[in-house]
Amino acid sequence: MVTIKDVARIAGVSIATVSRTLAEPEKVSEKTREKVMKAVEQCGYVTNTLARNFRRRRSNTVVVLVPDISNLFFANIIQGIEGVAHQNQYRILLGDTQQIPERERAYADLVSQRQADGVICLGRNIPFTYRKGRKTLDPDWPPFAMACEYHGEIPVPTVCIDNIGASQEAVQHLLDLGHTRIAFINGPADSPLCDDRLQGYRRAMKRAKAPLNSSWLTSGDFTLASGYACTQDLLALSQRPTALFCANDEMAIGAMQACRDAGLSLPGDMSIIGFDDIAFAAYTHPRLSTVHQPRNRIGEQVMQLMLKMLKEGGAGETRLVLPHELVLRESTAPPGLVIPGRYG
Amino acid sequence: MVTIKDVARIAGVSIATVSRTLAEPEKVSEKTREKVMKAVEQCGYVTNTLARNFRRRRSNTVVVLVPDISNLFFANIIQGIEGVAHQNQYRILLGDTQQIPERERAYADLVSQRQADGVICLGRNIPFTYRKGRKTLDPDWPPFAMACEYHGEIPVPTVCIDNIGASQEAVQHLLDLGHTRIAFINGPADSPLCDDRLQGYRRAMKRAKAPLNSSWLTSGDFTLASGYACTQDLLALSQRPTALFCANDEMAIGAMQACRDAGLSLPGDMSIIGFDDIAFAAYTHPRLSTVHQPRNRIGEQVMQLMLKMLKEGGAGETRLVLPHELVLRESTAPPGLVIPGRYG
DNA sequence: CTGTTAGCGCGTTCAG
DNA sequence: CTGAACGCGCTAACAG
Repeated sequence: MVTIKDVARIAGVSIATVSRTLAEPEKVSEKTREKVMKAVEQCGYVTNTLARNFRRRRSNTVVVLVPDISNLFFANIIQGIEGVAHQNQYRILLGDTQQIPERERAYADLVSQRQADGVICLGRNIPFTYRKGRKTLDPDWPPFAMACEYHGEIPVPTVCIDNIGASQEAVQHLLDLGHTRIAFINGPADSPLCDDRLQGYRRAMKRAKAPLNSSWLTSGDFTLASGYACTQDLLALSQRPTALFCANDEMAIGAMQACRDAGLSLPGDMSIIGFDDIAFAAYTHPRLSTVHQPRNRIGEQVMQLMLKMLKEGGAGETRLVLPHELVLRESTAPPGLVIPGRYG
Repeated sequence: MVTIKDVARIAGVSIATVSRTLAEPEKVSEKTREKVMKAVEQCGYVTNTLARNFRRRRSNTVVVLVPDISNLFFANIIQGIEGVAHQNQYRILLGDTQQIPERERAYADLVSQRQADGVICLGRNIPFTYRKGRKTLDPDWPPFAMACEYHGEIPVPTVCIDNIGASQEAVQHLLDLGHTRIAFINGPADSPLCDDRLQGYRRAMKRAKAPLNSSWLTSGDFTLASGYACTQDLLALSQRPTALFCANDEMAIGAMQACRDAGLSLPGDMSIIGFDDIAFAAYTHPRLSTVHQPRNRIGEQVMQLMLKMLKEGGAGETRLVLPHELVLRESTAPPGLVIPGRYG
């Protein structure tokens, strides 16, 4: 292996000069710079970043904890994170946690082991221990930020959208179309984000004086299959809903399939609205109305937040709320509407 | 920061003993082991893996180059890779290259910088320089493996499926149903994998003595939108095909939408078959027939391959071909078939 | 502007 | 079985 010493020898300078030339070329005379660069090329020297990181006591790496990378929603967020990271000479260590605490911990521990400088968490579990009831950020934690999800008690720096508002708008849209029997397929109950979406649903329903029927509240796990299963349950109800709000697009697409399999026509017999606006939403039949989230920007912003924390040391207390947008396509219509010859 | 020195001081032993206790506990007397472990807990010592890696001259990290992480197909492969990596104390550095050579190089360079020990490439571009016409693996390359894609000339260790065979089977299925006017929406032309799929298509058509019409050969970029656009072109042809084979499911789903928008009924007016069997394929309308690839296993196997190369040093020459499977759902039917009242 | 020196935290000899 | 000592490759002080 060719090291900085070899370069120094060949160029006839000290290793410190080589180091400087590479890190801060402007602080070196043009003549020596040329000598050094020539020597570098001649022997094919490449900086041993591992050694540099060790010396500088940081890794220029950020761990990203993803609950499930096969969920499309996260992919775009990761893309945003990765883009900003790359621009700033940071690397992304990917942790697909599958919500398994052992894995969450294992990845978070990489920071104490100096393999990473900070942790970005896309799921809802905080991978560090904290005293129940604690209301402030633990100063012992490494730079830490969340995206999409947030923590109920601790002011973790977070980038997200206004889930209550977005959810309320989605339901309001169904109400505006004339629906009152509106069911909600939410995500896992232990998620603050889902709490908020539920709250938005409740607000809209209450404000419209629409009936709140507890059997219309179901929850899946954000997968296609769970959307399908929940919808089957809803369709078996004697008081069948006429509209369906799903906490993500996957479940909405699962719901569409369940409706079709039950012989319902869409959107005539059932209006469905999703959440996220993944690419597939514009390619369903009928095209899925949904709430758009700026996924790339969420990722970019949370990485920017992380960079700021890394640079300035210590945790910020930002809570960045990015704008969402109701995207109306074809899957929502007034109740009982029949579009002749259009949708099966 | 608490280092191994602190532990040694507290336990009243030398740092060498602490190091040994942590790495090879069986080589230390039980008494000292207890002393050391107690000291470790007492002061909350965590091994500085960065320092260890530096010393051991390896990072226990593998770079994974992904052309586009927002393509669902890759997500499952990454999951497979990550699972095996995690089990073996390896980390995954994620490189979303977007096929940009600069990024591919930047990530591959992490190996020469000792930030990573090997590179797994899911795309088709090799991120190292090689002499055109070279037929052997360059001994200067770091441990390197590909999944899904492969290289035409150089025997890079690869895990994939039999794309020629799989493609041929898919087309054969359409032929068996009675189709002869079968169009093909392929992926990018410069991809060996797509070459193979085209070859499979050609073989099946030739064997069946079906007409090969060059205007039925189109290529997209694996996105929903490109599937849609290609299909629009195909539908505008005077010699319109009755069946469509798409090189991935996304394009097939785009194709379905284009057909519906053109007023065709599915599968009556157009049979469509995809490739990959992503989760959404079972939730389209009609459900998409496709070729299943064992994505998780591909990822697992390629990581196993990488581990083997890392352990034994030097590159293997394995080419692992995993089994695929034709999955027949609802999107393929005999030409002109009308299923009354079923599909819009 | 450049060179000398002193480590970063750990693993690994080699004596004892 | 244990400890002293060295050095991995690099950067950061400081002195010149």
